[in-house]
Amino acid sequence: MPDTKPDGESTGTRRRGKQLEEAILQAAWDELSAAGYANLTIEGVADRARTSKTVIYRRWPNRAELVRAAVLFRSPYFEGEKIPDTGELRGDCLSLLRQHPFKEVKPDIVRGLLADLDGLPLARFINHQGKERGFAIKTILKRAEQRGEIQTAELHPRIIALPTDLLRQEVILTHEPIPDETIVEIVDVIFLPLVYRSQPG
Amino acid sequence: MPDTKPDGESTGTRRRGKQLEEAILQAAWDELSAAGYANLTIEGVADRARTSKTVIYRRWPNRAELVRAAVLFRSPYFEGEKIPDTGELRGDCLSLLRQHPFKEVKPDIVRGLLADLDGLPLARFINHQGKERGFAIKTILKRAEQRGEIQTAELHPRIIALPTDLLRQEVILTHEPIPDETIVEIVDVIFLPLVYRSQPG
DNA sequence: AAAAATAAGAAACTTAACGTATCTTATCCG
DNA sequence: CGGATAAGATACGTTAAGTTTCTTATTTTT
Repeated sequence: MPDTKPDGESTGTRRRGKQLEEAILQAAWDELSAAGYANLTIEGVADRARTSKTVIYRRWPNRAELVRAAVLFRSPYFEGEKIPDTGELRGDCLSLLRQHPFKEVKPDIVRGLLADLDGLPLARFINHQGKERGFAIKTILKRAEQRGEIQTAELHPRIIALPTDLLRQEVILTHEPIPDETIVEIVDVIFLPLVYRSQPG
Repeated sequence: MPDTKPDGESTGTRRRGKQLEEAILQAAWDELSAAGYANLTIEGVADRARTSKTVIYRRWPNRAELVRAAVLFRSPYFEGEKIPDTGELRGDCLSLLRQHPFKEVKPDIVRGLLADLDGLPLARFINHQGKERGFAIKTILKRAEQRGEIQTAELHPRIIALPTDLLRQEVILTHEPIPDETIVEIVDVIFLPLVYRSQPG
């Protein structure tokens, strides 16, 4: 008789399907933290997940795709994020940028994926991130509109995307943690002036 | 008697020093065009330059550094660029961004270097590029000031850097050639509004 | 409950490139 | 001309990618 619990958690020694898959993704994520993107190997992940290379290659064609899957599986900023509500637009902007996602998904991972992913998967990956952040910024703007801080929250998509874009760029181009000053500049020198300038009247 | 011409071009079979070095860099550049960053190998470059691996490793510690050297050696946008002068600020901006450097230095090279270069060389590399472009933009702005189009060309460095940053980002994140529409948007939606907004009075 | 289908896991193998070490020999310089 | 320097060839040792093959556990079907 196969030793199976009602919820699908098998006690047997061989995991399968979703259960095995998640174990691998978790292992890949752990390996990323431990070794970094450059030193992550498929065999390393296999060992950590106590399975074998073959099993991984049956699911993902290469390292980049495995890492991408692992990031989407684990990364907190794809879980939806708390949108700040400090009572004023500037505070909300600063707060949002300060909880940027690259504390979890380290720069070397981003750079690695950028180099190794093919065009289409990369575009989807970036797009996903952009949309979530875009939503947060729109929400912030709408609240500012309701408070009367600004007249309209209807801005050009490129302006909406700007804070995220600039922050991402900073992460990609430097190997240093982002100084808070940079975040303040993005908000005060670039973003808010554009928001105010875009107001009617 | 060694067979040497007055200009240092030796007819002998063994090149040395600068002459050999440049042959290697040229070979690396050609290999980049032919094979792309991902498929460039040290041996491939050595073959192309009709020398051997050892010689290359004596000069550069790894692929990334070799490529970096090759790009600096060959890339036109480090040779100083013609700064456009169309008679109006907007035209100059568009023209400048349209002759962006990534037609020669292909995106895959940028992404590769981003992933493989260490922090310091990377920072220098990026910085170099940013400064050249920054200079061009400042020149354009000064001319606009002289024409009376704007009152002051003194802008926050982050605004000066913005067009370059946004264009670079576009190149890095997508695998497609940049549509002209994007360039127009960067100028009309982001940069010029900030320039005008920054005027006194 | 047995048989058939499916997928996990182990191991061996091919290939490719890295980076190094060794040695010979051409070229340069005093 | 004779010693110093660096080029070039060759051969290693290593690492990881990705594939292939085979065995065996587990699930599904009848």
